[in-house]
Amino acid sequence: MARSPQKKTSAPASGNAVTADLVAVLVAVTDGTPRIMTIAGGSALPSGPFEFTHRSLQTALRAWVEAQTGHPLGYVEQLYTFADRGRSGDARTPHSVSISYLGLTREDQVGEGFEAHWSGWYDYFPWEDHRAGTPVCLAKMIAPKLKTWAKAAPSPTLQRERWQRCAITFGLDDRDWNEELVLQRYELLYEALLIPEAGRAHDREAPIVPGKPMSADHRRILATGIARLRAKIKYRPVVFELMPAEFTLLQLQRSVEALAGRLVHKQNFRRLIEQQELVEETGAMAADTVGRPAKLFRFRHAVLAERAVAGTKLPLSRT
Amino acid sequence: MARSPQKKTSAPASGNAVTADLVAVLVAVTDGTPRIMTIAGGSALPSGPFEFTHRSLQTALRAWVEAQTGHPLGYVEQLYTFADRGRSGDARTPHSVSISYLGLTREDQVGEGFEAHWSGWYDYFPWEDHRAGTPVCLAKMIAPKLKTWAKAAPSPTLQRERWQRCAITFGLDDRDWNEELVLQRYELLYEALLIPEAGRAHDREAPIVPGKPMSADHRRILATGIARLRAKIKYRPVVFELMPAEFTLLQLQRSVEALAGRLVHKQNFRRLIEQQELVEETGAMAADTVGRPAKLFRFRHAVLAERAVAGTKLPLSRT
DNA sequence: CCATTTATACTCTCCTTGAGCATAAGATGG
DNA sequence: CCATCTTATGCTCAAGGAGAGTATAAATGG
Repeated sequence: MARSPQKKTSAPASGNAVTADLVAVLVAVTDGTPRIMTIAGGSALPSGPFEFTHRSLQTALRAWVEAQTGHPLGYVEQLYTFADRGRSGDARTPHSVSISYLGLTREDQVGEGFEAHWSGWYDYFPWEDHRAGTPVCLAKMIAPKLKTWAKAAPSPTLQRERWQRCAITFGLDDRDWNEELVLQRYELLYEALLIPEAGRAHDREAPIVPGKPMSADHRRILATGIARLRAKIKYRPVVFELMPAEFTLLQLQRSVEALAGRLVHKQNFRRLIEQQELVEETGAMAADTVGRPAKLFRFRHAVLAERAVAGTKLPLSRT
Repeated sequence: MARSPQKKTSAPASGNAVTADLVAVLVAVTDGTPRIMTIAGGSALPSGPFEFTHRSLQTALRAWVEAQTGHPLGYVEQLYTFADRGRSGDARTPHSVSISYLGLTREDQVGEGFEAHWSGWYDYFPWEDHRAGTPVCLAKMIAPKLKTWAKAAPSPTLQRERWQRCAITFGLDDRDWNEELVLQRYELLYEALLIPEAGRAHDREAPIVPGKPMSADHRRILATGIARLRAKIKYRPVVFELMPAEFTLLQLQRSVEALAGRLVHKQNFRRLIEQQELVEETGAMAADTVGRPAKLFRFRHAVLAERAVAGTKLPLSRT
């Protein structure tokens, strides 16, 4: 429009019309397992057409989810907008724009009588759970297949570059595992044709990596959501949206570990939580537990008003 | 769709059709001033209809920007998707979805003969530039007006809450300034009816805060872009997309300061850059400068392949 | 009572970060 | 040539945070 700014305000060309869909990654954590709401037997994320009767996308999603699940949605955040050339694959069918959202709830909050299914998110990404150490499928299946793929590059330079990417994103060759790279890992496997969604007709028999597939690009959207959430829990108190009103510090820790897919140091975790004053004691103790009873805590909702989060990495000057 | 998953794959309802627009926040830094590409005399961001001839939104935006500006775009990132009930204000006109992007370039890279205008982004957000200390307009105009607005709340509790929000987002009452809260500040001013875009008919004479307005929600989109960029420069080496091929460390520092809107500690900045091995010496020295000549550096593009960035705030356990 | 399990309090070291001092190497004006 | 100004660059130091481990407390089931 730099050439012809006047076009900007012209009526939208009707040939440009598309349909808008909402796709939701609704997350809950139950029994130390992060789960997502799914439909179609776990092969798709809940999605539906966007109704323009709402003021904003955010409110539209909220209303829609609440109608579907019978319960209010806690935290909501937009993830990404994808454009598809028509799901049918035909390049001439109506195009669609999928606007994806991340939402946090609790499983028990979803009303009865709804067809909500909750699937563990590690069913779709088995290689993402490092709580019990590096998953076997990573070392035994994924790494070798990635190596094969890297070696298949046309030149030695490209082979090295491919393997470097693999090693970095999957923490191979003694590199650290980075739990935030969920999307990069998915896309690498996609590129290497190791997952069914990437399947081309001529490659049906290509080596396939474990993990349940999803229709369309839903698993990519899920990967985006997991990555976003794993990043977010580090600087915003969003875990509490997934917790019951009262909880022990260990329960809180288990939820964080479930999301992050790795273990945290218990004492340091408690120190972190306490010095940030995120919780307050309820006065009660946890019942029916093994071992010494733990104090119950609740989230200090006031922190949301008190603080603006953030965190600097720039060497700022005071003067 | 939890109730009726089969609907998911049904043909999109034609009554649901919308138009899709791209809106771009194109940033360059020249002479220590962050600038954005604008049209319509600086009152709007470049925008245009999305052409579905591209594989993805990302490539569509790239192609479109390059056609408009005559030069390839460096870094591109999706910002946010807004739904409008028709720009005309009539609730029955065709709805549109605006997908906004952040793009980084250099001003000199934009070809001649194009109608690109570059406007300093602090023209739109004067209160965001804290490089020379707290801007006068913040203390003299904005803070008092926000105080008035806070006091206008119906109850004492609400008054306190309002003022707390103001104080946190604008760093008032001796709080620290948080340069990342660009969007929150804009939205607060919007809510307080202190900026023209929020203007309601009955309130035309309301106190207005300095800063150039934009049409539609473009200033909000710009605020989103600035906020995203200010956050991003702290953990990804994106500043270099805005730098010439060779630069001195002070030039690099000035660019960061321009974006962040605040000064950094020179020695510590250099320490940070060097220990991260982001740059390498070219061997040459800067010419025609005042003071001791500085070494010229170039960005080590290899870091993009070597590292996966990120940064943990969780007390991870090694076992 | 003992082993087991979890809770909770401290300690200790290393690294990072914020801040400042000191010196080097150019230009400029007298 | 010298004093002075300006920027570049090297180095030190103290405070706080992060990673890791030790020690003790309080429950349970034999």
